[in-house]
Amino acid sequence: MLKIYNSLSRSVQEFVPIEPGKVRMYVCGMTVYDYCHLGHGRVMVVFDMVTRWLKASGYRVTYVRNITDIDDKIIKRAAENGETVRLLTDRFIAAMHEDAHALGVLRPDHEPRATEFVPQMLDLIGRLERNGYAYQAGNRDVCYAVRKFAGYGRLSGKSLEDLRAGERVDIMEGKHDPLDFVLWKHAKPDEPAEVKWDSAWGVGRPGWHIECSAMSSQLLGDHFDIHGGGQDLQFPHHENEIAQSEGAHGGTFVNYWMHNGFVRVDDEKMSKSLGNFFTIRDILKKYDAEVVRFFILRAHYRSPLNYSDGHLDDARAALTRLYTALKGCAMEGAPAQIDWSEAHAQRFKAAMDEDFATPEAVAVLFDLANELNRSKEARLAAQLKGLGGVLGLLQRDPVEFLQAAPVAGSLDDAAIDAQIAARAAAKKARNFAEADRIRDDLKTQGIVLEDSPQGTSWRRG
RNA sequence: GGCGCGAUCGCAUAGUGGCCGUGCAACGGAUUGCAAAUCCGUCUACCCCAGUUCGAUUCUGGGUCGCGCCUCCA
Repeated sequence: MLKIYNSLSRSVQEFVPIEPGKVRMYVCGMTVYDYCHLGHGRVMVVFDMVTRWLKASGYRVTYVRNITDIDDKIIKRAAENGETVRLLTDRFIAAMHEDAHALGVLRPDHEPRATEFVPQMLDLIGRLERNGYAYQAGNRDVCYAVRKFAGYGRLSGKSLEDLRAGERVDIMEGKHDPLDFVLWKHAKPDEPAEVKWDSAWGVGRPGWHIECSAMSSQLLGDHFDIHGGGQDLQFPHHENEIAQSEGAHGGTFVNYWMHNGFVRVDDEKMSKSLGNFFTIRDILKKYDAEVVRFFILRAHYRSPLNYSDGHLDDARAALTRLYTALKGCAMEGAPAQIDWSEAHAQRFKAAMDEDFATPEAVAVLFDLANELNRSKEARLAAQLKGLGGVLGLLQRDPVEFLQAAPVAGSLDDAAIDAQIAARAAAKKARNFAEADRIRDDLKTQGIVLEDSPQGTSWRRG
């Protein structure tokens, strides 16, 4: 029985899907004007893990992760670059897909682009206006009247009074209430034609929040199971989505809200605005993508995740242990079939069912590795690989992982094999001094040799 | 200022009212020509102060420190 921490109730709840056997999930994805940083990577990996677990649990999942391809920063960046918005966003969408793929993230079922759903957004704004939630301000922007929506603040645990007290926003003239947010922005004269759409309220473009309400209802319906995203979206973005969707459609919008914790650098949130971010592609120049995925999954999705080279090194050592256990185990090619009645699998399942407790699930993997190292039983190897696969890990050939070059330009395989052969000859001649010299020499180049009765193998360490 | 989250062995990350956590590092042993890998063992942690309890790291209250949201942000 799966349980999920629901941000809405601030508690762990039993998961009951709207439609038996099916799950509809929407996750807020990227605004595409730059490369993904590790924080974006975490969202993608976390909800990929969630999707995989839901599927492993027998649910048919429809997973939507949107792409925001129209917004102030995109327009600004495109203008700076002297390129069109379309060119810029296409480029970074492609880059995002590369990063996601590297991290073992499966493609969502739908990746709607905001610009392709403007009619649906306008329809939604029309409904809101008819229902008395939307009004056109003096500057022609269409705004949402937050005070009209009774449940406003429920998700973020804020009252309008609290928000008012901490008011830090410049009050836009014409808003009925400073907290009202924009549904439709009127076009500015200097903006390019590609960011302008006709509407009943004049030429303009959508506000940020409306796209998620429009696209989710279009692709998943007015009421669906899970809505996810980074913690920073809880307010105001998700709060506003609720106000829009429920204001327009009447019923409940989403049953379970999931928010993943931040990636931090030196105990500070990694973010664009702080400028302390590391892009996924930069990290991948130094670390194997699977190590990065493992690093993310080793922490609970709601906990903060501190990023540093040291922690990645640690994750790499840990993952190496898992792959080392798998090394030399006959897997018979075919994808491992998990025996869910086996003790480790049961523990794994119990952990994952408890709000996706991947740290505990990973601990089970290590226990499995320990037993596998002792017994060398093929069925344990199959369990390890199978359960790892549920997390999107351990699917590579162990030797390939252990020998994967983290950086281009390091010693090539042929050179290593030659050295090993030379060392074998020295050993045969009982010239251990020479054998040790070769081994030490390789060690300084990051190559670790391991002797066994079957001969010498190597890995990068 | 308002609201919320967190403080666990050297580091990291889970978890629990009484006994098991996991990885890395360290130490001892086995193994090895010596190593590495592996196995066995050791190192017995829970911010501070009260309270509840037979018993609290785990529950309650207070404090200290850190972080997040309240503005774009995953």
